[in-house]
Amino acid sequence: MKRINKTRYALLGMLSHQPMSGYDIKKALHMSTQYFWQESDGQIYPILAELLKEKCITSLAIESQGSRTRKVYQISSKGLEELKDWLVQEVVPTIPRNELLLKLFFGSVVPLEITQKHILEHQRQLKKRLETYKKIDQGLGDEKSPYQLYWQMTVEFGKQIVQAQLGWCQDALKLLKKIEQSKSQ
Amino acid sequence: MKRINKTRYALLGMLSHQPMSGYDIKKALHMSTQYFWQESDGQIYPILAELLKEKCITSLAIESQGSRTRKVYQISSKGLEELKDWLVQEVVPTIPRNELLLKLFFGSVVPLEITQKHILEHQRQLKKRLETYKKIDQGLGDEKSPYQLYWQMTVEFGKQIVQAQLGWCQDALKLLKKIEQSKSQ
DNA sequence: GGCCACATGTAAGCCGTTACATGATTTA
DNA sequence: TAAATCATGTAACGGCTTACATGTGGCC
Repeated sequence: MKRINKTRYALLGMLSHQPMSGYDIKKALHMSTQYFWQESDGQIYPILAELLKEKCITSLAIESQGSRTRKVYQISSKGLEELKDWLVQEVVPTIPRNELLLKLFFGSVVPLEITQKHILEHQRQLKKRLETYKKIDQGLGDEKSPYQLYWQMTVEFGKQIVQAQLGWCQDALKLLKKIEQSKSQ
Repeated sequence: MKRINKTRYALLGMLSHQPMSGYDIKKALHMSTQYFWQESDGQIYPILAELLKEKCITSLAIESQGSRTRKVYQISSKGLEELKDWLVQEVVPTIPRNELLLKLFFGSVVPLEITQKHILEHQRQLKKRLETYKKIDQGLGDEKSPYQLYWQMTVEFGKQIVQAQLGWCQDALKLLKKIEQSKSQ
C-alpha cells in the first residue's frame, strides 16, 4: 500500500477556504489546526510548487515590495476535485506514538517521583491548552460560516480529549501518592 | 536540537522487564502498548543489533532448531543506565497528526453525509478498542507486579480518551443531523 | 540599533514503513 | 496440503523536521 502525502491535502484544503500565500497557510494552520495538524516550511513551499506545476493551484498574484515578494495561490477546479476525492475516502486509522505513556509504562525502572513529575508537567500543558481552546471559541463567536462550524467540531473534540486527560492525571497522581505512602510505612 | 531515536528506549524498556527475542518484543508491544506505541520489523532487528554492538544488551542465548534460530537478548547495566537517563528526561511534547480531524475540518467541501460516515466509522473503531481494553484489564487481574501497575495506568489513560471520544461522536452526529434537517426544510 | 514579524526557499539526514527474502513448524 | 505462526533480517523509499540561507519592514 502506497503511502500518500497528506500535506498536499492540508494545503489544498486551506486554499479551498480562500486564496493564500505559503506563509499565510502556515499561520492559518497554526491558528486553527495547531493541536492536530502542523506543517513545516520544508514541506509547504516545495509542495506548493509541485501543486502549481500539476495545475492543482494557480498563482493568483505575486506582490512585490522592494525585494520582498509574496506569492498568493488559488485552488483550481482540478485541485478541488483532488481534494474532494481524498475527503470522501475512508480515514486510514493510525496509532500515534505517545512518549509520555511509554515513559509511564516503564515507570517501575525509575523512582516514583519521576513519573509524578512527568504527569504534573503534562497536566500543566493540558491546562494551557484548554485556555487556548477557550480563546478560539471566543474568536469563533456566533458567526456561522459553513466552515466555522466544522472548525468548531474539531475544537470540541480537542476540549473533550483534554478534559478526559485532566481527569486521568488526577486519578494517576492520587494512585501514585497512595503507593508512596504505603511504601514509606 | 538533535532528534533521538526512541525505538532504542522502547526496546531497552521491554528488555528491562525480561529477556526476550526481537520477535517476543514485537508481540509484547502488540499486547501491551498497541494503542500508543508500535514498532515495525524494519526498526526492531537493526536497532537490536546496534544495541548489541554498543553493549547495551547482551546475547543471552541462541536457540536453534534446524535452520530456525531464536536470539534472546538481555539488558546490560550500561543499557539500563541509558534507559534510566532517558526516562528521567522531560517528555518532549509532540502534536500527533489526526487525519480524521483534518477531514472534518474541511468538511464543508463535501456533502454532509461524508463527514457523518467518517464519524460513524470512528465510533465503530472506538467501541472495538474499548473491548480490547476490557480484555487487557481482565488479563491484568489482581496481580500487582511492579510494572503491571504502570501498565494499568496506561490502559486507564486509553479508556478515558476513548470514552471522551465516544461522547464527542454522539454530540457531533447529533449536530450534523440537526443541520441536515434545517437544510431539508 | 536591535528585535520581531514577514516571506520564501534549499539541503541534510534521520525516522519509519512497506515490501521483499527465506524458510521451518504447527494446525486445520 | 494450505494457511498461519514462528523467526530474522535487508532494501528502497518517502515523509518530515531541522538547520541553513537571505533579506525587508516596522516598532520600541
